Amino acid sequence: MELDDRKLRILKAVIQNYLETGEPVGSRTISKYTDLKLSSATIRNEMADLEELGYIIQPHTSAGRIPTDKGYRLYVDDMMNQKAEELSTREAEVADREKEVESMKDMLSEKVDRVEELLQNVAKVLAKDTNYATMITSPQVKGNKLKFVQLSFLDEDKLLAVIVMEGNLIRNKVIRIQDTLSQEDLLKLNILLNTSLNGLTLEQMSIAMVKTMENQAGEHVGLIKDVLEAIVDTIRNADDLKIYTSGATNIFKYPELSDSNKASELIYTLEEKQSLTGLVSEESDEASNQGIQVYIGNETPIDTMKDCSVVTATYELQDGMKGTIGIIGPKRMDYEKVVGTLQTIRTQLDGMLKKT
Amino acid sequence: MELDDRKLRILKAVIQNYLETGEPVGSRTISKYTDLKLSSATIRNEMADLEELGYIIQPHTSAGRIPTDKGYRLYVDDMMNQKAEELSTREAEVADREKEVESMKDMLSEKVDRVEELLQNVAKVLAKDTNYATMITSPQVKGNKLKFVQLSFLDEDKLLAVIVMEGNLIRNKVIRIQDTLSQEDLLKLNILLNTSLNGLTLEQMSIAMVKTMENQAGEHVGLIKDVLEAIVDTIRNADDLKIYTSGATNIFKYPELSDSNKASELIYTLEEKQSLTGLVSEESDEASNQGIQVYIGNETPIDTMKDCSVVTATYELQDGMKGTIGIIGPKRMDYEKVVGTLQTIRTQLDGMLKKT
DNA sequence: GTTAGCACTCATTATTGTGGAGTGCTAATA
DNA sequence: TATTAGCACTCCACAATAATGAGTGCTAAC
Repeated sequence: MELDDRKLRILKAVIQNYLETGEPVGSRTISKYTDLKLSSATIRNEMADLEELGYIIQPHTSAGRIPTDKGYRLYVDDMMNQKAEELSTREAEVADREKEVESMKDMLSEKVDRVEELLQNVAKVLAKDTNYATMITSPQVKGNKLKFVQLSFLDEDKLLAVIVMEGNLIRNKVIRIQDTLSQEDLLKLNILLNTSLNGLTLEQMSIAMVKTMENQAGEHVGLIKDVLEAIVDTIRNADDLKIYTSGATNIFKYPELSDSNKASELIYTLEEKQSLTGLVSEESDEASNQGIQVYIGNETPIDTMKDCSVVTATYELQDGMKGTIGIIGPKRMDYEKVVGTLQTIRTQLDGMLKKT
Repeated sequence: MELDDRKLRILKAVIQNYLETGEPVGSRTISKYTDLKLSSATIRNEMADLEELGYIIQPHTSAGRIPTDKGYRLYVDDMMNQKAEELSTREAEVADREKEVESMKDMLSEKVDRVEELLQNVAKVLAKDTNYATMITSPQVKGNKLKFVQLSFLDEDKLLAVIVMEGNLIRNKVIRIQDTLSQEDLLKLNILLNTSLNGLTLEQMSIAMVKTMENQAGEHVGLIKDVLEAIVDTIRNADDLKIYTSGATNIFKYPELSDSNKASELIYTLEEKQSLTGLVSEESDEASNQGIQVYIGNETPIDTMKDCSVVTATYELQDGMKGTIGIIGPKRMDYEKVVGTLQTIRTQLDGMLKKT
């Protein structure tokens, strides 16, 4: 059996209706809903075929049909193709998007000193806008290069190391010391560190570290070792993935997700964040879908989200750092809106971050 | 009518039983549960009295009794008094606590570089340990005094200001500049800032700021203004309250809280965090209850927690910074355990933070 | 003052019944 | 041959009803 054009139209109608209502949709509804003038009986026949083909299913004998994962997949793929063709040329929608982003910027510009807050806010705004749960990761770099280090006295027994990496990633680290150190010693140490370490990646540093220590042996060897260790440690942790989530409670808006067990599991994964790393897409098939991935039901990499759909987007900043935005909702989520929103956000984010 | 000793014992028995089971408790249960040898009929009479006195209530005519807020209050107050007397002298319990804290330290020592992570972890461990939702605030200072400022070049058009306050609170701020600045200029600026600002609170600073600017007028006035503004701004934000929560999904373990609406509201407040500021206790009645507050039902300052009980503890670090830990659970929470745990945590926290 | 006994109440659970939405099938129609 | 009208059938959802049982209040006896 073939999936001819009429079947496709009926299938889309079923899915669209189900996205709106969340209720199984019957033949009579379709017969009136669509512009193809067909009686409910005909629709019924077609729907029986669609069921045989695996696109829809009926939850029980005398109910309407709901889409299967396969059905959603077809629908989403089709939509993504259209999106690609259109390239958002439809005026009304573009205007809408613009406005949306504008209002988003307004909300974001409130008080965003730190990247952290901005990302948290993006998650929040996105959640409010879409009525789904959202997540966003901090931008990641590949090889963190050291730009400079700055040591200063904090107390008699403590040093403050300010570590700046390429891309102006800044970290502070308090180092406890035993040796008493003069102001001059500190100055020397600063110079030594910066001349020998700047521009190095973490890997190169471990090697450079040993050499430096050999050359400089004698005074304050223990101290230097401590300081180097602290720096290396800090850099290693600097690019650890931070994940921000928001709108977890939005899932209660969808009855199919809000029974106690499912909700609890879902919210737990969102709160715990750990397993969300599974969503950061390794390779983004940039070409076909502009860094946007749609996972439907079982396709998602996270077990607790088998009853959800997840849409992720990869954003990329001008300096090459990449991050992931994710939207988690019911399988009957408004894919069109979500994909559209993510498309614009992912391109706007760079500008937002630059502005801070 | 009086609340004689027998009534009190029965009341306690009712509450204890209800804490365990969460079910209304009947006269027969009490008759067997307690060591006072009384028939169910007698208990019934007493319970009728207790109801009249407002300590217990029956959800419907032929059900057992459950404690009212007033009942809980009596129970908790009584317990707190006992605690105060005992001063945790019971060996078994103390040993338990020790072990608990020990295992907590183990979990915490894993990888805690930053205070932020430590606090987040405390919340997490506490939630896991108690099976309730938890929150913890960052330690707060009253008047933030500046220790020193350190400016360095980040890019041609950006300065990095490292701002260190008393108590070694460290903040970074990137400042965008228009003027081109020589290395010497920067050095001068650093000296100027540190000689005129060190040891000042935020309030004093605004005044000092103006004077400094007047004295130094001429070169780079705009720049100085920008830098000062950035510093003031940073300090102002430095002591903004950060709140960490964990274990929100624990509430699903208690049927009386896990219906969709209540759960959603509760988790939302925990996720949003904003309104949790209502829990940071202004004045802690240190004397009577060692900085521990118990809010039962309507007593809690937060609307969405009317069906919960909240126990808060104030912790204080050696350098005088204070913070709040809170535990949010059902009204039938295990007050004894919670209070005990908080008592030990709040004293241990200082040590944990020092260790980092 | 305490207790045994009994009638009564009312939430909970199971049982049954009914209405309606929606289907599949068949026969008639274009 | 494709479409449609008609009808019997299925099964969920919901309401009404009945059965169960835990627990009470009250009274009378101890």
